[in-house]
Amino acid sequence: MQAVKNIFIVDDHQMVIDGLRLIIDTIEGFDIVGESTSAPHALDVLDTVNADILLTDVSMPEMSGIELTRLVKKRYPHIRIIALSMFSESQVVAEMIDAGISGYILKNTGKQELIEALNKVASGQNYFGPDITLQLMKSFKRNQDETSRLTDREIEIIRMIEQDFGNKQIADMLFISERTVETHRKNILRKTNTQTVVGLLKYAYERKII
Amino acid sequence: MQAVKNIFIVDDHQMVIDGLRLIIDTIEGFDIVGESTSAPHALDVLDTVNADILLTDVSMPEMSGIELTRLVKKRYPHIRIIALSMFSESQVVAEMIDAGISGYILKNTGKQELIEALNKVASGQNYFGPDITLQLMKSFKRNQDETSRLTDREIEIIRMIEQDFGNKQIADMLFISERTVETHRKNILRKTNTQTVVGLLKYAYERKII
DNA sequence: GCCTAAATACGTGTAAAACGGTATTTTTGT
DNA sequence: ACAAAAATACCGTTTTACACGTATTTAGGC
Repeated sequence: MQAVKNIFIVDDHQMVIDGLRLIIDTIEGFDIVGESTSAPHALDVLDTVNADILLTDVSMPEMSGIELTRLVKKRYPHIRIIALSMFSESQVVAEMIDAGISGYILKNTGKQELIEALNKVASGQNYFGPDITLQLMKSFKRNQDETSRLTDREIEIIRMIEQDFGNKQIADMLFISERTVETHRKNILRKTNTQTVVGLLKYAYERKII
Repeated sequence: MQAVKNIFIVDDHQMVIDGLRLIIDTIEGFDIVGESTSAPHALDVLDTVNADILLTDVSMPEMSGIELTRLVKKRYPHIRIIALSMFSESQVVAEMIDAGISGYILKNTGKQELIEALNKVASGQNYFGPDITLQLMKSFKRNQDETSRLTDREIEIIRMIEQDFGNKQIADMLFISERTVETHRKNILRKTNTQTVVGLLKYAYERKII
C-alpha cells in the first residue's frame, strides 16, 4: 500500500475546488492528482490519472453526484468516493450510499473532520459525519414506517391469507373482486419487502399483525 | 320426551333379527316398530314408521351399513343409529362413525351391554363398547403414524420451504431435479393432509418439525 | 438375493399467484 | 372544497405450484 493517496476533486464551482486544494495541500499523506468542474469530463480524465479517492459534489448540472458515483464505481471500482454536499438531505444520502460511496461530508466541514474522513476512507473504511448518520437514521426510519404502514384492509387480507384462504375465497368473503385482492396482495408484498406468502407470514408474525 | 323408544332393526339374517327381538322384548322402555332384511327396503319403510333408533348390521349385500347410515342420516336425521357387527375392524368402525352412527356393538354382545347401549343412545349419548374404543384408538394411531411418517428428505424439504426457498432453489441446493422436489412436495402435502404451504407450515410448526 | 420403501425423474395439463402496469371511485384529512 | 390516500378493478403475460399419473434406480431390511 503506497504511502501517499491520490485524490481527484470534482465540483462545478472552481472556488470549492480551490478551497479544498488549499486545505488538502496541508495534509500529509495525500496528493491532488486532478480536478474537474464537469462530471462527464472527470469520468474521462480519471482514466489518465492514478486516483485512489474521488471527492465529488452531489448536486451538479450536467451529471449528478449519484450518477457519477455509479459510473465511477463501474469503470474504476478501486476508487473510493467521498461525497461533498452543502446539506444532508436523507433521501440524497441514501441514494449516494446506494450508488456506492464510502464517505459523505458537508461542505462546511472543518479541517479535522476532513482529515479524519480522508484517512478512514483511504484505509478502506467508511466515514459519515454525525449529521449524516442522523440523516440515515431518518431515512431508515421512514422506510420502516413505509413498510409497516399497512392499511386496515391489507391487514385483514393478511389475516385471511394466514387462514389459508385463496384469492377467490377472500374476494367472495369480502364481497370484492378477485382482482382487488390481487392488488392488495401486491401492495402488501411491496410494503413488507417480501415476495412470497412464507415471507409475508413471517413478517406478520414478527410484527404481531397476526 | 316419550317414554317408549321405537326401534327398527335391519340385518340380512332373519335369525339375527329374531334373536334381537327376543332380547329387546324383555327390555322396558323400547318397542320394535319394524324390521327388514334389506337395507334399501328399510330406507323406504322408515318413512312409514316412527323410529327413534335404528339397529343395523354393517356388512350387508345390497347396501352396506355405512351407506345405509349415510342415507338415513340424510333423510331422517333425528334417527340415532347403532351399528351391529360380527367383529370390530378399525377401518370399518371409523367409517361408520364418520357416516354418523351413535353406537357400535358386537353381535356377541351380552344383554346388559345391549341395554346400556340402547339406553345411552336413546338419551342422546353415544355408546361404544370397550373393544370398539380400542379399535378406534388403533385407527387413530395408524392415521397419525401415516401423516407423521415423513422421510428425512421430506422433512428437509419442508424446512427449506419454511426458509422461503422455491422449488428451483431447493433443487439446486440439494443437487436434484426440480421435478423431484415437486414430487416430494406432493407426497408431503398428501401425508400431512394439507393443500397449501400455509397449511403445511402450520402442520409442521404444530408437530415441531420446524 | 429378494422385496419393499424411498428417492429420483419425467410427461402433460391446469390452477393460482405474481408481475408490472393503468385507471376510476371512494374515503379521509385538512 | 380540495388534495391525497385508500380501495377498487382491470389488462395481459409470466412464473410457480399443483394435479395426476407413470417409471426407474437406489437403499435398506430380512
